[in-house]
Amino acid sequence: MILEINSSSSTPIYLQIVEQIHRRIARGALTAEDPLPSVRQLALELTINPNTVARAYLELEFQGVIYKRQAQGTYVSPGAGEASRVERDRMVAALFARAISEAASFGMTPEEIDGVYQKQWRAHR
Amino acid sequence: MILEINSSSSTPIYLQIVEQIHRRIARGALTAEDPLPSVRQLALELTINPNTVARAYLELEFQGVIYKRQAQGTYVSPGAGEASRVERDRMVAALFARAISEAASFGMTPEEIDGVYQKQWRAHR
Amino acid sequence: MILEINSSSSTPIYLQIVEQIHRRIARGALTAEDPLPSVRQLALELTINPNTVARAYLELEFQGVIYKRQAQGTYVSPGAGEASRVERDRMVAALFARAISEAASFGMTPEEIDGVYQKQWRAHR
Amino acid sequence: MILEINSSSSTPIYLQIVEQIHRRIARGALTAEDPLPSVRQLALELTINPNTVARAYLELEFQGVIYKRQAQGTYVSPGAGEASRVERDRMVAALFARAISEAASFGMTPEEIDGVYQKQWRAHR
DNA sequence: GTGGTCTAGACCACC
DNA sequence: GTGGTCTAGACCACG
Repeated sequence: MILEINSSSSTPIYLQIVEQIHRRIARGALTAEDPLPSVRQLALELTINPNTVARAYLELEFQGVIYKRQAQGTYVSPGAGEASRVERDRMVAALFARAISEAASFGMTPEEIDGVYQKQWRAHR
Repeated sequence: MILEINSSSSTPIYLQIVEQIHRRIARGALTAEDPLPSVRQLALELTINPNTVARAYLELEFQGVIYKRQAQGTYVSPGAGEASRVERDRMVAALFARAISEAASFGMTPEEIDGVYQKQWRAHR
Repeated sequence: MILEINSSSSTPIYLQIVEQIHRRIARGALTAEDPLPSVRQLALELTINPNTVARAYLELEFQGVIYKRQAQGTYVSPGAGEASRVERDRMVAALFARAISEAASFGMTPEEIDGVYQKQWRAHR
Repeated sequence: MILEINSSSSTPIYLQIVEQIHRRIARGALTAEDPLPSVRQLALELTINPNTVARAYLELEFQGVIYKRQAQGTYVSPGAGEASRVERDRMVAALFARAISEAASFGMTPEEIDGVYQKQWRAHR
C-alpha cells in the first residue's frame, strides 16, 4: 500500500490518507473485503506517527468505508465502492461550485469564469 | 464597510477579512488611496477583537495591498487593484485545477468531469 | 524655510524636522539669532499638523539649539552652531560605530566590513 | 539557544529575536534543517510571552528563513543561509550609506567623513 | 507535545 | 484619534 504523503501540505496528513484510500476504492483498486495494512505497518511505511494513521482509519470507519474485525485487521466494507462513487460525485460538484462562487465573489462574469475553467480543462485533457 | 464574518467557519476570521477586502479591490469597490476603517472601528462593527483586525491588516500590508500612514489611518495601495486581480485569477485557476485533478484521481474521464462542471456552471449563471 | 518631509518614512515627521534644522545650523545656513518660522506657518507650508511642528521645536529647545522669546517667536540660540557641530561629529561617529558592530555581529571580518564601506564611500564621493 | 533581549530597547522584542536568529544563520551557527526551540520553550527561556516569540517566528517564516512542520516544530529553511547573507550585506551597506549621507547633509566633506570612519574602524579592529 | 487563533486589556508613540 | 507592541490566558487541530 504505497501512498503519497506531502508533509508540507496544508491539508493534514491524516486527511491525505483518507482521500487516497477513497480514491483507490472509487477507482476499483480496492474492493469489498480487501484488507488494509495495519496501523503500525502503514505508519512505518510512511514514516509518520501511528496516531496519525489511526485517526485516518477512524475517519474512514466513521464514513462506513472500512470496518475492523477484532484482533484480525481492517477491511474494506461491502458497499464501499458505491458509497465512494456517490461521495466522489458530490465532492467534485462541491469543488466546482466553490470555485465558481469564489470567482463570482471576486466580480468575475460567468463568461470570464468559463474562460478560466476551459483553459484548465484543456491543459488537463 | 460591511463585511460578513462567519465565526464558526474553519477559516480564521482574520483571513476572512483579508479575502473580503481582496475581493472589494478586485471588484473595484475599493481603489487606490481609499481609506479603510480604523482597526478599532472595524473591530467594533464586526464585534471582534481589535487584534484580529490588526492581524488581517498586517497580512494585507505584507501583501502590498494596503499601507498605513502614521497615526492617520490605513489606505489602499496604488497598484493594489492590479495585484488583487492577478491574485484573483491565480486563485480561481488553482481552484479549478484542484477540482479537475481531484476528479481525475477518482478515476473520472475528462468528459465526465466536464459534465459535472457544466451542470454547476449553468446552475450558477 | 523649505524642508523636505517624507510622510512614508519610518522616522517620525517631528524628528525629520529636528534633523533638518540641525543640518542647516551645522552647515551655517542658519546662525545665531536667526528667526524660525512660526509653528502655524511651518505647519501650513508642510501641510502637517501644528502639533507636530510644536513637538519638533520643543525637542530643539530642550537641546538648547533654539529658544523662544515670549510672544515674539523662535530664534536660533547663540552657540547653536558649535553645539550642532559637536553633535554632528558625535552622531556620525555613532552611525559608523553602529554599522560596524552590526556587521561584526553578523560574523563579518574587519576586512569584509571595510570592503563594504569603501564601496559605499566611493559611490558617494 | 541563548538570545539577548533588551526589553528597554526601542526596537521591539520580536524584532530583536528576528535579528539575532538572522545573525546566527548568517554566521553559520544555524544551518538548514536545524531545529529551533519551540515557541513555548523560547518564551520560557527569555521570560517573555509566547505570543511574542510566535510573532518573531511568523516574521521569519514570512521571510522564508524558517518553516514549520505540523505539530513537530520549527526548522531552518534550506537556502536560509544564502538569504540571510544577502540580507546581511544589504543591511550593512544601507547602514554605511545612511551614515555617509547623514554626514554629507551636515556639510562634511568626503575626507572628513572618511576620517571619522577610519577612527571607528580602527577602534573596532 | 507542537503551532494557530482569538480575546481582553494594557501602555506607548505619533499626529 | 491612529496603529504598534506586549501580556495573560484560553481553546483548538495535529501528531
